[in-house]
Amino acid sequence: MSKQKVRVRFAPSPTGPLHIGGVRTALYNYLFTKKLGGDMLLRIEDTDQTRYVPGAEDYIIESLKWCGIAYNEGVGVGGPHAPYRQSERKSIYRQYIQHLIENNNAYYAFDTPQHLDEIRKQHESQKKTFQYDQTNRLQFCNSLVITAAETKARLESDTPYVVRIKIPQNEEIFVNDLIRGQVRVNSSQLDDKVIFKSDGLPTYHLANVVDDYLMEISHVIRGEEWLPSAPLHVLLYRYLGWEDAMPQFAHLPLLLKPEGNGKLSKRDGDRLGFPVFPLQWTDPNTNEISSGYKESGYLADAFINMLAFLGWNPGTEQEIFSMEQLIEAFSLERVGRSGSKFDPEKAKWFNHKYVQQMNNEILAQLVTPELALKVIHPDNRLLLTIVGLVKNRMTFVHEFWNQASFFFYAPNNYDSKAVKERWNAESAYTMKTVSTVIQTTQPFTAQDAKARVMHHIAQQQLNTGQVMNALRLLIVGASKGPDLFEIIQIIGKEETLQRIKKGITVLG
RNA sequence: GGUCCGUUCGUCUAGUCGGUUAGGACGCCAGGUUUUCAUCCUGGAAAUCAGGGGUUCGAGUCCCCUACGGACUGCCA
Repeated sequence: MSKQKVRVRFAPSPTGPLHIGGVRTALYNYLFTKKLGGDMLLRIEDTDQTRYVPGAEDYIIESLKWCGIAYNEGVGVGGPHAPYRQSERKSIYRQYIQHLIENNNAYYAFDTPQHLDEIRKQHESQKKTFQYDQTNRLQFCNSLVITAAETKARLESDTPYVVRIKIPQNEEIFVNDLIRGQVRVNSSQLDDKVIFKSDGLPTYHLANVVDDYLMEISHVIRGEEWLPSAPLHVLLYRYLGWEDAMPQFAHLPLLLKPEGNGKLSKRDGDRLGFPVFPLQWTDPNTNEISSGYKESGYLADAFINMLAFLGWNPGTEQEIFSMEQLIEAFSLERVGRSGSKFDPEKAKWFNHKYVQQMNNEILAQLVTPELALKVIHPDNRLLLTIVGLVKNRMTFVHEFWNQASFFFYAPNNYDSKAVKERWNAESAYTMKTVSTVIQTTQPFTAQDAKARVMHHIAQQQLNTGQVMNALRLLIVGASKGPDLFEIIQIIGKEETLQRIKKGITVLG
């Protein structure tokens, strides 16, 4: 191992929002490099102008920011290897293409897309797959076939062309993958991939290799979908004379759909019943909205924690990890090799855990905007108390109102199931007597009220459960909520008496 | 079809050098705690380690084959 500084990159293509698989790739890159004290850069791979989606780049940046994945170089922050947008690096790639051609490792090809399409269709109809490769490259229109003069003439007359890599015959190519070990492929299986398009931009393969080299990337950590083209990349490093500086590869297992099979994709949107994007996304063409984890109520830390465990584990039984702890514990050796199906239930559990461990001050702050919308501006100490009382019933912050509305408003209706189970013929009378007891409670605290009511129950030989359940029904409107006397203390004596009175009237 | 990658409870996974009652978590079920709901606690069901062959005294762990799944197979990334 060289002493080269660890440098990784996250290199998405701005063709839409980043889905959770992409976020996980970014996360693993981040954890890996931070653990080793390295850098991480964000490079935007926008060499396909036809698939460019406005807003996607900003979305990617915003998502990483929300997740706390702080890259220290690249689009948005700049750095010594700028520009970091491949479309802005157009002029850089030319010389490398030239180098490949001059060394007979690449060639000009003038075949029209239409022609190739036709051939592809023909093969398809015969249930074969067409591949432009060493077996047939001499049957096409390229600089290996036509004369140098003819090639020159075509280039000078602006005839559209692409550049293809000239894959060697029968060579064993080895890819050393940090997760999968050594992968061996015979070059005869590979096709002469287009590395430079007729629009003047390189394709992913070339741009990726050139930029990774120029940006001094030490480790390429990317999705498994790139494994099949990794041998091609190895070849490019070799032909460009960069084999010694070739980064180490790690191909991450894919994130699969929870139902059935197949890899999770952007297209899945909300179809699966859970968000596949970190942030909400509005399609600029259709205006279709896809939900995001953030907007669905997930805490960034919980989201990250959950994502980290999809394909990686620390080898201990600890499951709750802060970003700092993840960095400390992370290693590529502990990343699994098989794809994982995403489990929305487990995601909820993580969020629940994070809500539970969140301190009341922060939770109170998070809940304040929603209350403000309802024109409720509780005293801070009071809100802190309420938050503390209902916290363990919440998986999401937005569930607060559902769990705590009765602290602010008397119930408008009574849960029918609760009425059926908790209210009977004697309830009205019993509640009247309880009301009297509460009326005379002084001072009015949870403890005093409880003592008085319990004393009353004992004295009258009433059933504690029945009394308490009926009383809760009148105060809360349902069979839920924290300690009833805590609620009573918070809403106060007058409000308590009114709710009892109203409840008796309504329920009879 | 071809190439490559993968396969331990329903799901996420532990299992790194072959000897475990195959462990944990989510979810599920039951019991306990509580005046309710939730939390929490305890317990339970749940993997013949994809299947079949080897190697070995002994294999989830090593080897081979098969099956199944996935990715890739574009002038997309």
